[in-house]
Amino acid sequence: MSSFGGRMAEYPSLSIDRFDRDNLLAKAFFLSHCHKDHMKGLKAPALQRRLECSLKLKLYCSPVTKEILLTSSKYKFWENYIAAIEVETPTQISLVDEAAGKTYGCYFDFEQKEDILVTLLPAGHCPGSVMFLFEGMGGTVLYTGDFRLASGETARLEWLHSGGRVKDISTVYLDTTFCDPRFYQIPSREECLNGIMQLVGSWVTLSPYHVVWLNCKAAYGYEYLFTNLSEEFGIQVHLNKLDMFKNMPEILHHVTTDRMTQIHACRHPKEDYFVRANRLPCGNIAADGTPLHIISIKPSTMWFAERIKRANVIVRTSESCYRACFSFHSSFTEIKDFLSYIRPVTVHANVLPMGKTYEEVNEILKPFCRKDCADEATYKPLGKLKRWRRSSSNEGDGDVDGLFDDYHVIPAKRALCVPPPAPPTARCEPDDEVLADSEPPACFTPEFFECEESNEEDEEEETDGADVEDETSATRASGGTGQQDGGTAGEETLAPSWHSFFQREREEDWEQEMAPHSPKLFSDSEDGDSTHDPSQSSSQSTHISERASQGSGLETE
DNA sequence: GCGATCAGCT
DNA sequence: CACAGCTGATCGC
Repeated sequence: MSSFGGRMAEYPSLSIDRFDRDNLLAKAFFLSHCHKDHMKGLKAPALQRRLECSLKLKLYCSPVTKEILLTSSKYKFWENYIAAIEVETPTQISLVDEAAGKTYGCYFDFEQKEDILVTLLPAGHCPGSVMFLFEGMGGTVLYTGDFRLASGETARLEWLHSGGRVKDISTVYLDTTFCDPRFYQIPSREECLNGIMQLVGSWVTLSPYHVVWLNCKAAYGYEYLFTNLSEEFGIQVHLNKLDMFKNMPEILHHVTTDRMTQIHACRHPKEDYFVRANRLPCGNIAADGTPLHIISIKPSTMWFAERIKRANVIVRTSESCYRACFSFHSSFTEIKDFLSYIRPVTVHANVLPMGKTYEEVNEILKPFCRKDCADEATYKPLGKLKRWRRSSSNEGDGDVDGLFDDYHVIPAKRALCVPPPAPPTARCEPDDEVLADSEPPACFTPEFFECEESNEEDEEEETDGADVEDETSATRASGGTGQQDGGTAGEETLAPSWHSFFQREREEDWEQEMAPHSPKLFSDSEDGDSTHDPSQSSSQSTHISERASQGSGLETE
C-alpha cells in the first residue's frame, strides 16, 4: 500500500497519486494507475469544487487509466479535466498560478509559471499503469508508481536514456512493496502464467463440467492472465462486469458476462461459502443439471514467500484449492536491477513493506544511490524551494530551460534519438557484495507441489519456523497501517503545512538483517538475462480503440 | 445523510 | 499473509 504523501521535493507544486489535504493546492495532478490506494481524495467534494473554479487544472494519466477512471460514475466529474498523455511521448506541461488562491485563502508565492516535461513509461503493474519521468527546473526525477519490470527490462525504456546513456536522474520515488530480502526472487510473469495455464489446462480438458474459479482480488492487474488463458484454451473468462474494458478490444474479446464458461473470475460476497459448496460465485450450474467440478486458484505472492523456499509456482492446498504464485510488483532482485541500472542520486521509498521501518528500507536502498539515501529527509520547505535547482541538470535535453512560453500541453516534438538498448552487462554494479546475487538456476517442473493450507504439520522441512498456518486466526492485532500523515483528519488548515509534509514519521532503532538468508524463494529464475521477450503482453498497457470518447452511459451500477 | 476512519475479513 | 480491496460500525459535521 502506497504511503507516498503525494508530492516530490523537486516539484512540490505537483501532486501524484494523492489528492487530499495539501495536495488540493497542487497546480497539476497525476495518477499512475487506478488502484484505490493511489486515488485517495480523488472523488472528494473539496477537489470537485477546486476543479470547478479552475480553468487550467488537469489530471494527467495514461489513456487507459483515463478510460478506466471515467467508467466509474463516481469519477465522471473528472471528464473535462483529464488530459490523457500517450505512453512514451514526452509532453510539455505548463503550470500556471491562477485565482485558486482566492478560493482557498492563500496564495502560492513561488514560481509564477513553470514548465515541465513529463514522459509516461509503462510500469507493468496493471492496465494503464505508468511511471512518470519529470524533467525541468527541479532536475530529472522518476516516480515509479507501482511497477513490475523484469530484470533487464529497464534498459529498454527509451526515455530513460539520452545520447545513448542513462539520463542523470536525481531522485527515484520507488515502489518498495517487495523491497525486502524475503522477496528476493519471484518467478517471472511468464513462469507464473505457464504454471497457471498448465493447471487450468489439465482441468478444463477433462470434461465440460470441469471449471476453474480464479480467486482474484477485485482489482486491475489480472487481465493478462485472463487474456492468455482465453487465448490458449479458447475459453472466455467470466467476470461480473466488463464496461471498463469496452474500449479495450484486446481484453474485451477474452472476457464475458455469460456464465456458461469453464473459466471464472467472478465475485460474490459469499463466494467462499459458495465454492466450498461446489458452486461458482455467479451461481452458475451446468445446463443439464450435472454437478460441476470446481477448482479454485488463488493468486498469491506473500504466501509463497512465507512458506516455501524452493517450490513450484503452483501449490495445492486442499482437494480442490490451489495457490498460484503471482505478483504485479517487482521482486527484491528486480528492484535491485532497476536501481542499479538507473543509479539515481537518491531514492525515496513510496511503500513501507510490512514489518519494516523507513530506516531499514533506506539502508537497503543505500548501495544503489550515488548519495547516501538516509539523509534524504533534507526536504526543504517550499519557500526555500522557490529557486532551488539542481546543479547541472540533464545532459542531452538542452531545451529544458527556454520553456516559459507555452500555456498548452503539447507533445514535445523532438528528435526521437533512440538509444541502442544498453547491453545488460553495461549496468553499473553497486556494492553488490552486500547482497549476494545469483545461484544456480533451477528448472521449472510442471508437477504441482502439494501442501496443506491450514494446519497439518507434515510437509517439507520448514527451515524457518513458519507459523503462518491457519488462515482464520492471525489478523487480530493488525491495527497499524493506517498512516494518516501525522495530522488530524478533515480539512483543518488549508494553508499548506509545508514543514511537516515531507517529514518521515518515526524513527526507531533497528538492526539490519538484510543478509540474504533466504537464498531463493522459488524454483528457477532468469539468472543473468533471461530469455524473456517482453514484446508480448508484459507491459500491461492496453490499447484503447480510437475514439468513442463520448463516454456514453452504461454506468448503471 | 454524507464522508472519514477503523475493525474485521478476505 | 496482506499484491487490494470490501463491508459494516462509529463518529463528526
